[in-house]
Amino acid sequence: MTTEPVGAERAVELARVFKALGDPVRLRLLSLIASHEGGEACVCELTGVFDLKGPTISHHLKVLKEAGLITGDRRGTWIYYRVSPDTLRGLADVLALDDAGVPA
Amino acid sequence: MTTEPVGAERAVELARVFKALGDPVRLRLLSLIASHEGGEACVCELTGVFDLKGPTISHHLKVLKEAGLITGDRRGTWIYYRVSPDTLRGLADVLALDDAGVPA
DNA sequence: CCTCTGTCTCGACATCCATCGAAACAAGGA
DNA sequence: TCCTTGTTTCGATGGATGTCGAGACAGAGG
Repeated sequence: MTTEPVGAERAVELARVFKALGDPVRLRLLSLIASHEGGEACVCELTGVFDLKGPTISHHLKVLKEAGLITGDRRGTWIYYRVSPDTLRGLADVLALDDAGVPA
Repeated sequence: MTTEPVGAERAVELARVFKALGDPVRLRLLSLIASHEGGEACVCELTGVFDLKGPTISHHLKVLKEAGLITGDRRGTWIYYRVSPDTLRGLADVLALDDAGVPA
């Protein structure tokens, strides 16, 4: 087994997503969105949870969006965010592989 | 459903581990260790894979170790690292919960 | 048109982080 | 003991990141 399970380029992509999860606020944002009724939440419902100003929340949501972890669409005045299950599942798969050692 | 699935303190712990995974080099180190014969690898076998000096590899291994993702023990001249499956599985569980939305 | 509210962008600041060279520490062998 | 090799720690430096205030943009409703 000389081949590396996680290659250099793939590691860069994965690291970008894991880095997006590497902040307590973003982790809680993702959790709040995922658990919110209907699987989506607007920014106004997320901002009040933290002792952080609007621009900071907006920044974290942008990071999550650019990592492919959430998507947002505007409906009228409000912007609703929901999680992207595929990206999350991809990460879980990688962790499972690392856990199992050498893959099939 | 007003309770937050991932609370504030737990988010801090989880973020620390995800942050450790948020670097391409550390991701590949973890992968290399996990896939190496016997489930363990010594630093000398890891250093040559990257265009990085010894201190940098040592630093990344320290970050992984402090995150609880790997353990290292010295046997004679060499130090062997192996992955901690429990920590990895814990992360996979969290991702699965976020994916599923509201947990059971 | 104006205003109000929700959200984002921009620019700044302090802090953190990845990387390295130099030096220290650990273990084995001459 | 000294030397050599493997690994870590220390200190420094350039670049990334979290946070915020001020302002801009978008949409709804007078």
